[in-house]
Amino acid sequence: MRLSRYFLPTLKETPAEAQIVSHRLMLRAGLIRQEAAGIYAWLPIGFRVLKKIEQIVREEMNRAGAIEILMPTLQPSELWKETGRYDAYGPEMLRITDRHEREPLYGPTNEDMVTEIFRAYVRSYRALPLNLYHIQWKFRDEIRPRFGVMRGREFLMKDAYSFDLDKEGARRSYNKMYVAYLRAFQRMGLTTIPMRAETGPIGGDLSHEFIVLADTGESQVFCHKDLLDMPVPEETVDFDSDLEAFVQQRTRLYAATSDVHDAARFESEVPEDKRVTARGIEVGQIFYFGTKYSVPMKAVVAGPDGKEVPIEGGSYGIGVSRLVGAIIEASHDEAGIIWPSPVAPFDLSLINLKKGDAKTDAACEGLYAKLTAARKDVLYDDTDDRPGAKFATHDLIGNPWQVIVGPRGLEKGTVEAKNRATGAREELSLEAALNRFA
RNA sequence: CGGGGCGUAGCGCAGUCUGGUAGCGCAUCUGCUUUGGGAGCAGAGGGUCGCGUGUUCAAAUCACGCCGCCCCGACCA
Repeated sequence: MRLSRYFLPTLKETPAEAQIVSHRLMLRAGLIRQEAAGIYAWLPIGFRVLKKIEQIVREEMNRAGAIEILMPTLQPSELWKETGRYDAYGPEMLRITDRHEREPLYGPTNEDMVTEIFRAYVRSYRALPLNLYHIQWKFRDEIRPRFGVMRGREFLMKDAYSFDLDKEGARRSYNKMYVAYLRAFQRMGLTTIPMRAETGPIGGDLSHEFIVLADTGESQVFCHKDLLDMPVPEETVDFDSDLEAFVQQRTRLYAATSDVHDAARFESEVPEDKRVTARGIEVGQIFYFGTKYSVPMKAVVAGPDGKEVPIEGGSYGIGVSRLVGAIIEASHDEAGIIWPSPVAPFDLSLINLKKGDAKTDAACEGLYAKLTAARKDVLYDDTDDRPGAKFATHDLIGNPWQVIVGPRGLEKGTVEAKNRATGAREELSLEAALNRFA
């Protein structure tokens, strides 16, 4: 992408409304524009990051055996009346009246609808286990949206729903999601710690929140230090194997958010030098909720003995749009965002320091053509800006690498590669640069 | 929803108390110079001062109503 033809509205000054660093950087780097309280338009590079996160989530869900569908944003209120949640959910749920005086709602979550889909088609235990997920915009009319996309009213969420014949099966489904979540977050460059959590309005009796540690986190968290460096299963992990031992190994260690924190237990279970007290951002939550929806909605299957039983369910959410903010909270510096490569808007910034200089232009065009041909996402800064302005812009938007091309280096036949995260610079020949990045 | 604050050019703000030609910096556009860490000079464009009603010869400024946004709290992916 040539920057001169792109749409990258960056701001030199910080908008007054942004209080936390990720919100400030998202506005300054031109990722989002607020359209109303808690409602944002995604601008080109913000949209790219959002899609990359979404794709990682999708790949890891698929790997774990979940199946993608897409349910609508608007839902008929009848479904919610069946489960009693139409009244239970309260004013957080956006209720709408259509031209026929019907009262659909903008979905804050999809348990009711997915259960309706399930019961319409599945009659036998032989179809189980089943895990259906989708990645769709949700709306929750928060009393006070804040922190940009971290706490918006409209947000993109991956939500998965598992269906099993019995508790043991539900537990296996839960464990798959537990592992898939660790993998997905790790691929985004995040260390997350699953923490025992309250089950909230969705209900159930087994739940973990996945927390990213960040100084600016919204909640106080407590955990065992060893959880910070525990390995995450490799890509080759067999999701059909018994994951219980792995999950046990992690859940045995104390980890809790302030809602459910038990100071006495924390102190008795965790040696003093292993106690971590920190701030964290919740980026995902998994629940086992049993028959909470299957009983009222009559989602039943015939078991091996021919008797109908309500399915055992769980639901599993990941805040996809929130993750954009969470990743920035966890990875930035004074100059701007530092994207982990897998979610960066571009693989690298190619910076032409002297647009109009024949040799510099030629070197840049050559690199751009070859890198693009090698299917790299390159943001080629071919604007007329001065070098200082370009450095500031590319540090701000945070692509992992900057390949800096100017007359000074080209005299010696070199270009410079700057690592955004470490600031380390290397002089490379044009050929070496190609080998490195193509 | 309770408490507090703010709406003036794309962004950041002054002007409001004490009514009288709507300003500054950044950004944008043009020209010249400049060119390895957010350049300089000269010029230009851009505003129903959030909306409405009222008071007044006259309202960004005063009064009332409404809307929007931000912060603290309770609530939440």
